Amino acid sequence: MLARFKRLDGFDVKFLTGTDEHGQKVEKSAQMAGVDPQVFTDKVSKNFRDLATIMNFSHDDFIRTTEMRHKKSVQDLWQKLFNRGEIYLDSYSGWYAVRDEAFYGESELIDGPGGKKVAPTGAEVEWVEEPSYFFKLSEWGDKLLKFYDENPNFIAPQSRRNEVLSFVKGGLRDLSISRTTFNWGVPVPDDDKHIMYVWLDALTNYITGVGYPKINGSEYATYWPCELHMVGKDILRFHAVYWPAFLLAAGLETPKRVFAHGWWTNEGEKISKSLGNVIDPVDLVDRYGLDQVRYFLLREVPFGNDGDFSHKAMVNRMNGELANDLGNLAQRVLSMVANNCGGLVPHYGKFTTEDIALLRQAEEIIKKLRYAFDSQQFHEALEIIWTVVRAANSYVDFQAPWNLKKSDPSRMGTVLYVLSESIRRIALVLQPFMPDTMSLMLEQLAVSNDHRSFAHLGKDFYLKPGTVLPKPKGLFPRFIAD
RNA sequence: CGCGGGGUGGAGCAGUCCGGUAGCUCGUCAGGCUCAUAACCUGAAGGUCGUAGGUUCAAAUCCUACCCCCGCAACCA
Repeated sequence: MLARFKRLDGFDVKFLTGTDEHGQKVEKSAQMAGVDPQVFTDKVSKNFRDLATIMNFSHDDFIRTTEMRHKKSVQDLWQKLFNRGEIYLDSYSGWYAVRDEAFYGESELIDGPGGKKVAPTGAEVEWVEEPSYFFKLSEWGDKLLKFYDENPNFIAPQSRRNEVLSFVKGGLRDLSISRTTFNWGVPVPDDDKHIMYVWLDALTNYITGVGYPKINGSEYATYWPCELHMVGKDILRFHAVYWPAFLLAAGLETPKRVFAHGWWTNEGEKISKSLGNVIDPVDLVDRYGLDQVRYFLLREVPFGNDGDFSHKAMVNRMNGELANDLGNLAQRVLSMVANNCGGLVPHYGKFTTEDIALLRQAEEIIKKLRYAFDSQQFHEALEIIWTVVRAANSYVDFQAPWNLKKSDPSRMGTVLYVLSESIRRIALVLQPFMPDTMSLMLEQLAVSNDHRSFAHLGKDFYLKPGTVLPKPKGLFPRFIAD
């Protein structure tokens, strides 16, 4: 959606998404499913690719961390870090609970039966040691703090930034970045007993996606450093701490910004497999419609916060805002045009103050929208657009074109022109959110495909009176309870 | 005393930095309109802004204490 907005606004955009497929968890899951990890991840990854298609994402590339291009990229990065002395071999030790397959810190352990230390889960722990390569993260704490200070917008939202800062200020230890206990991962160069820690592997995808290790003459030169990483709040630390540290250590540029988005609950409850309340986006789309779902997800919640999905909230948005406010606005205006203006874009006379006010409002929102998008305030962007939708509805009633039909037909034409043109502008800026439906809306205004960027908001591209319009159809049906 | 965010009409939020008539959406109620998807428009009711103190001519906004909710808390990704 953001990628679409930027493209429409004239930017050269590369939108990369993909699947992180290595790690012990994946190996285990594959084992449990009784299949080879590659077969397993092929399937999982395909689900995500299908989902991206179903949700109508506009990604330019989909990367899988099991691809050869990525393996080469990660190994190159490793080598670079190694050559620069950022990686050393030591041994990793800690309290390991076999039952939980997890390490615990000394402070996490609790007193078990007989005064024995056990894991918080109650599992027995044992002290284990294995060889491991380490990344000298401890040396990057101050440099990271300086980096955050010099790049105050690097982490968003603010509250997340505070969390990260306090985490880094608490001091960083060297990071274990290889494992020998399983082998589903990228082998460490020149030491294939080790595979790389998943996160070093996974994070590198961003530069693999732009052609790394080829730096000159590849997309890397064009698209790196990237403008934005959009990640879940649960993985912010990896993106805001480890990743810039790796990059700085390798002498590469860091991304410009990392935004951590929130999570959804379902009807007020945390979503989990054990509760069995996982929402399948495909079901949502089937039930409510694709653009309706896309709209809801970005409208319901201040972007970045956690949000609650509920059937009631979904239907309220869909009926109240899409069907009643926007859909009905287009429908009432376009049917009046169809019925009273011979199905042509109406001719207009002199504009009144009210006409100019509405037109100007519909044109000037683009400035506010740019700001909202650049700061990832997508809900705010929709709010801004809806103020125009509401103003347009209010204008319809105030102008009462159905009365003008008899009293002043030429004035009616002007009013309907002002409305049609306003709708055109609304539809243009809504394209990123609801590409399919807005395409239909623009078709109804006979706006051709190559006249739909934000450059076409300007006066050279206003609707031309006399243009033949297709017969209007409702675009946002109300959701009727079943 | 670990760090941080938050508690505003029935619901969800804005306003708090830079004190000065408490705003928006939904819901409720009343009226209007009849072009339109029983949609739209206008207006009204409804809040002692978590609690208790303090500063000030004036506090949702500043200060102090307390209560409650949530996130983070080092290698688990």
